[in-house]
Amino acid sequence: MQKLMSEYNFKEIEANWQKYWEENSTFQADENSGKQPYYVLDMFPYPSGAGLHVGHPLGYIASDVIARFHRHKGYEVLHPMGYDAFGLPAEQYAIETGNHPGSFTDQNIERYRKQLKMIGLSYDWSREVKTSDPQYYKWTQWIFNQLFDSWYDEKANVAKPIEILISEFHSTGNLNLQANTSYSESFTAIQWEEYDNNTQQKILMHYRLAYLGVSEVNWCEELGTVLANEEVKDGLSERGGYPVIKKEMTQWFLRILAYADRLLVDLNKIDWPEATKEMQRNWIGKSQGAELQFEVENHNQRIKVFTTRPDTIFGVTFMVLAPEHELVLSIVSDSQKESVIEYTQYARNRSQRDRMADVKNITGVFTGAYALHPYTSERLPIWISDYVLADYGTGAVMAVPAHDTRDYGFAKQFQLSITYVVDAGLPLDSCIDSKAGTLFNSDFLNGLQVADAVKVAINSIKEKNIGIGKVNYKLRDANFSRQRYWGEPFPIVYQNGVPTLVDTKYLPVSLPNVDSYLPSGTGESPLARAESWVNTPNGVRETDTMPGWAGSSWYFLRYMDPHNEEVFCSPEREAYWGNVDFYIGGSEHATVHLLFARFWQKFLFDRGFVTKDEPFQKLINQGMIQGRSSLAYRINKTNTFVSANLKDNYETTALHIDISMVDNDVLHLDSFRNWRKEYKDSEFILEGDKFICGYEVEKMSKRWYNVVTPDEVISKYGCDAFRLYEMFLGPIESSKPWETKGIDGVSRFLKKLWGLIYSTEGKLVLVDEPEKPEDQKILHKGIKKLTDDINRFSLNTCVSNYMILVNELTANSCHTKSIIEQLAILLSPFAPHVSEEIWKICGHTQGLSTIPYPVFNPDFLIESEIEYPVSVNGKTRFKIVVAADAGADAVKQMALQHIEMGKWLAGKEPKKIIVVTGRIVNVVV
RNA sequence: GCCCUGGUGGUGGAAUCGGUAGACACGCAGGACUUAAAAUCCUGUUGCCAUUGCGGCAGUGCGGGUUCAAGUCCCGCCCGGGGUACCA
Repeated sequence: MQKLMSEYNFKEIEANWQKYWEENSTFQADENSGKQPYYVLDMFPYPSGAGLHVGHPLGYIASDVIARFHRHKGYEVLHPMGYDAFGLPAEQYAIETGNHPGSFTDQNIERYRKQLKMIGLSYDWSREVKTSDPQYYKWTQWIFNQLFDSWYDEKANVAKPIEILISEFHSTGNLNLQANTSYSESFTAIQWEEYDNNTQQKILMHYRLAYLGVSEVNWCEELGTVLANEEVKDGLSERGGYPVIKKEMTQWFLRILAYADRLLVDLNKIDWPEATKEMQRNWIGKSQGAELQFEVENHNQRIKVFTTRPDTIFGVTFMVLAPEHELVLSIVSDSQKESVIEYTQYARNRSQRDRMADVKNITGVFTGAYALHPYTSERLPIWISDYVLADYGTGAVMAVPAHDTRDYGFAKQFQLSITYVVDAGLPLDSCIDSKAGTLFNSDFLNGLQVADAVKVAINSIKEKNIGIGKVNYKLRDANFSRQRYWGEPFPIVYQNGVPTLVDTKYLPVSLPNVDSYLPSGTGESPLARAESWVNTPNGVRETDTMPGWAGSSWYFLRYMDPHNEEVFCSPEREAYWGNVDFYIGGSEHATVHLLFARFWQKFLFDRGFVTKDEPFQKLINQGMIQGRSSLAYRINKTNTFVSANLKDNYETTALHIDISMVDNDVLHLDSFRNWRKEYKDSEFILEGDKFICGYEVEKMSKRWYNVVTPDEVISKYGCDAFRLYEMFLGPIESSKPWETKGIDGVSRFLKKLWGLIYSTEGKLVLVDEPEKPEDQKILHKGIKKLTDDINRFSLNTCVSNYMILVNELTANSCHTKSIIEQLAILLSPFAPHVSEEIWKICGHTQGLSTIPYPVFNPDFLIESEIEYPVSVNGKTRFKIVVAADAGADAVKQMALQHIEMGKWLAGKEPKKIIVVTGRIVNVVV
């Protein structure tokens, strides 16, 4: 056996150890070990048909390093993997082929699992979850039930069971209530008792955290479905890039707005990248200001507006309503009616995309009506324009053209008057939106600074009873309905039109089989086709399904207790693991997934199901690894290709060619000729004797022939080399192109490492002898660096430091067993297979995955001499070598001698001598 | 536009608290071994000047500043990447 292993045979070593780990359940997490828990999580993948390319495992390897490191540090580590299995690609596949999306998904999962196992990741595979598994989505539905049966008490700032609300209604109505609700009317206990069941249910719906609401939604005709704001990019669907328009539909919503403030404030207590936090802050979009009312002249109506600048109230010169605003038709004058209606139609028919592409084109129409200024009673013309959004604030604004750029543009376009009220020291001939300045022209606000004026204005507004201080959010309640097949069915049955929960004990509500996966086109889900499923003795089932992010908003909790049939996660298990200590994934999930997961966690926390109110304590966003495509330049209208640096002499077209035919940008001509028929007789214009290809960095995709799979890299170099190289490439957070050629470096490193154990002749050179002090010094210098590197998550420098360590030990001809043993433990998080093998060669029969990590001992580093650089006038001139215990004065003396010899002093006294704790001497002459 | 990031050799990158800039690796050049190639090993590799010898000067996107000392801190710009967008 050992003779066979005398050569570094990674194929055998890696296969053996992967088998060993599997057979011994090495990485199964154990809640009863008595150790400190540590939870390391990857964002679970959506298993696409294309499988993994070399970019995907970057984060998985990094988290595996962290997981393995913590096992060595004595933690009980939970490191699971699973699949986000519901999703649009599988649905599209089902529509196109008629096959069930589930079996397609399972095939893909099979492939993913195989590829992941090849990388030697230390997952606890016994905890694998799949969101499309009925035993999993049973609990997704259960959480929906809890949301449906909860309301948000804003007084206590906590979600509570709906029964508490109902008993509140029975005792005092909604008069004393401070709840997050869309219900604006008040009722007493007596009135509540008098309402019939239907009415009561309708009112309750306005309080539930999962509620049915009518709303304008993003409707995508091509996909036949509604999309969340998060799924729309620039007016096009994120998937597919189809146009999206506004459409009114009854939909399920989650009342995430109730949590807006906590989601914002609690960002301060988690260790996330600043960029990600900032994205969430912007997404939540809190703004503080005031809501105030303007009377409409000759109408018994008031227009409510929201403003963040109540201080500029005396600068208001007109009003603008959104075209969809409810008052538009009731206040419009007869003469303006026609053009107003025309404009509303125009605004309605414009897709979001048109509207955005057209920001500079200012449009709007006068309604013929006037509002009255609450302080001066001045007449303010009321306009409508689509720059005012119906669903933000109140859908109406008080226009202050002097101090708001959009109002200014509008005023200029339609020649409305402009009144300046803030003096920021700038000429009064353009828009001044600075929030620093002194108020003038503003009655009781005159002379105040903006910040103070805001407060005084709000107080005055309150006193006059025309408004209140108010906070607004950009965040909207989350649309939770999709008209798709491949998602979680709602646990909802409509009894006489009243939505009712399917009792928890009847969950899961499983997906039925259907004859076609196509949406009906009228907005009804494909589930409506399963008539026998839809119609139950208790009523009619909801046919929408939940969105893709439902299952991924809580999967990290299921890993703690994945096989529990009684509860989504037992309280004991949850209490043990707490929340995720270390979470790694792509930044594309900064808003949708991470925000909704935080929301669900907080909700479950409020209701006492979990003990932490944030799901992910530390977050790292790994960068993307892009492809590096190769290009060949063909001279137009010929079959002749020209080498990259000569291409400017010709008119050429760049063609993507398969990167497997290119080595170091040099094209292998025969492979290219054999690649495709049409290139069989191609001619080449060479540079010297080579044909050089151009390149482009872009997404890895079959389309560009630039995909590199882990499979091919691992079979050629081994997975330890692959893992080391992925970590070596650069900081985890940054994106960079994949270049296979660089992997030779880590491959050589592993061979050198092997050379510490076996000579080139295959002889075991390990010796069991006392450690030499020089080797101890090298080792402990390494331990210090490596531990620091992992602790600050600088995995690329960590790999570099392994290389230095092994280089130094090799140069020192160190073959001491105890040193090599410690080296194996140090390396084990990065290159676990070869480390295990070395550990075994050192005579251990048990694996090393939980062997304590070596501890740095500074005693080994004491040096007898220290080299100091010495600067004169800030320039390093020379180095002096002194005894380690020489002291600062001796260093100074010696430095001065050298300076004298070098004539830098020229007989003068030095002006200043700086000795920094035995490090550097700088002498100013 | 606004917010967040980043800018260091031919390339990926290192420099952790303001203290020898370019660690480590790729690539390249030269050499050794070889009939030859591959593999391996050795040497050199920021630029310019000097290389018989020490070396010298410049240098971290640009322009200023603070400091004995700046890639790192401060002020003003330029450029790239990501997010967001009529949010009142």
